[in-house]
Amino acid sequence: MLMTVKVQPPKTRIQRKNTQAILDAALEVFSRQGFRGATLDQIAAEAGLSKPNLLYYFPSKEAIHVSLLTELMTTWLDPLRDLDPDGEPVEELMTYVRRKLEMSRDFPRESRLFANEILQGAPRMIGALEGELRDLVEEKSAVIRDWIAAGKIADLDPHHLLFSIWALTQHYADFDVQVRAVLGPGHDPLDEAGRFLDGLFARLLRPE
Amino acid sequence: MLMTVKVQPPKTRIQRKNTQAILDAALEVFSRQGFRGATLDQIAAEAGLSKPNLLYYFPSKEAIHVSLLTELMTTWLDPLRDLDPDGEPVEELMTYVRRKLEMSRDFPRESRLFANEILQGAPRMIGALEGELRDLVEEKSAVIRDWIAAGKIADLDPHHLLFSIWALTQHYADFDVQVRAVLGPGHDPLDEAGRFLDGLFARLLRPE
DNA sequence: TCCTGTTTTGACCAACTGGTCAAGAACACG
DNA sequence: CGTGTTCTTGACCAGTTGGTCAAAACAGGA
Repeated sequence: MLMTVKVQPPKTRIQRKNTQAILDAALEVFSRQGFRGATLDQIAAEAGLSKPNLLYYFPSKEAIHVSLLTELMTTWLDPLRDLDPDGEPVEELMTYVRRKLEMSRDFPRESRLFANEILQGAPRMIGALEGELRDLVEEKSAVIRDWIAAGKIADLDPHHLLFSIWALTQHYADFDVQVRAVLGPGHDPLDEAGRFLDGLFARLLRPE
Repeated sequence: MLMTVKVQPPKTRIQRKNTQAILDAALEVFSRQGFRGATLDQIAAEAGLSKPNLLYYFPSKEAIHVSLLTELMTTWLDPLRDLDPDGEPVEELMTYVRRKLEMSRDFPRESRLFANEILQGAPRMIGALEGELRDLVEEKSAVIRDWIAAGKIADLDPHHLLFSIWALTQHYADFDVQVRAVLGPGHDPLDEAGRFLDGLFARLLRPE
C-alpha cells in the first residue's frame, strides 16, 4: 500500500503564527500558575484564540506543556555546553555566570517554567534531568576538576559550584517579586546583580 | 446587650488534632501543586478526613493557604532576626547560613510553599514582603554595613549578600529533585552543601 | 469563478471543583 | 443515663475544566 506520510508537516504561514502565539501564551500562564493551576481558557484568552482552536494545533494541554519543556531543555543548557575546556578557566566560568544571569533577565518566564516543574517534582522532566543534564554536568565537572588540579581556579566541588551558579542567577528571575519588594523602587535588580555576582565569583574562583 | 464572644475559641483536643492534620496535609499538597493546582479533595485525602469535614475547621481553601503562609512568615525569618549586631561578624553570618541550610533540610515543604507563592507573583504575600520582610532586611543591612565599615567582613552589598544566602540555601530544598538527579545515588546533598557553603562563605566574607 | 483543503467556532459533554446543608454520630458533663 | 454540644458525613449544587464534533468560514490555486 502506498502512503503519503506527512513526516514533517510543511507549516504554513498561519500555522507558524498560531503555534507560536499559543506557545508564547502558554509560557506566560504555565510559568505563573504551574501545570495544574493553568487552564486552557487562560491560555486561549492570552493567545487571542478560541479553546477549540488551541486544540486544533495541539492535541492536549499536556502536549503544549511538554512542547515548552522540550524546547526549554534544548536552549537552557547552551551556556554550559559552551564552557570551553581550552579557554582561560576563570574567564570561562565568569562568562558562564554572566550568560546565565542574562538569561534570567531576558527569559524570566522560561526560568519560572523550569522552577515550577522542579518544584512539582519534575514529573515531566525527570528523564531529561537524569539523562541529558546529568551527562552534561558530568562532562563539565571533569573539565572543572582539571582546572582545579592545574591550580587555575580555587578548589571548589564542581557539582556544588554549578548548583551555586544556577541558584544565584535563577534566583533573580524566579524570586523577582521578592527581590523587588525588598529593594523597593529605584533599583535595577539585575543590573546590581550583575556587578555583585561578578565581584563574588571573581573573588571566589581565584586560586589562593 | 450581653454577648459571650468566643474571642479565642478554647480548642478541644479533637480540634487541635484535626486542624493540625489539615495544615500538615495542606502543606504537603500546596507545596507541590501551588494554590491553584491543589484541590480540597487531595488535602482531605492526605489528612484522612472528608471534604465537608475540612470545611468545618476552615471556612475555605484560601483560609487554609493563608493560615499556612502566616505561620510560615513568622518562623521563616527567625534566623535573620537572631543576627546579633554585637556578635562576631563572620561567625554571625556563618551561623545564619548554617541555620538557613538546616531549615532547607528540616522543612523543605515550607521552603517550597514559599517558593510557589513567590513564583505566582506572591498574590497573598506581597504585603508581608513589602512590610515585615523589607523592614527586617533594612535593619540587618545596616548592621552588615557597619561591619563592613569596621573592616570586619569583606565589602559586599548587604542586600545582595542576603539574596545570595537565600538563593544558595533554599536551592537545596526547592530544587532537591534536580540536585539529586544530577548527583545520582550515593550522595547526601544537604550534607555536602553544608561543607561547601561553609567553605564558600568563609572565603567570601573574610576581609581582604 | 469554483473547488478542495485548511482553519475556526458554537454547542456540547463528562469529570472535577469549591462549597453548602440537613441530618446523623460521637462526645462531654451534670 | 440523658441531653446539649461538638463533630462527621452523604447528597447535592453551580461553576469550571479538558476535550469532542460537526458544521461553517476561509484560504488560495486552477
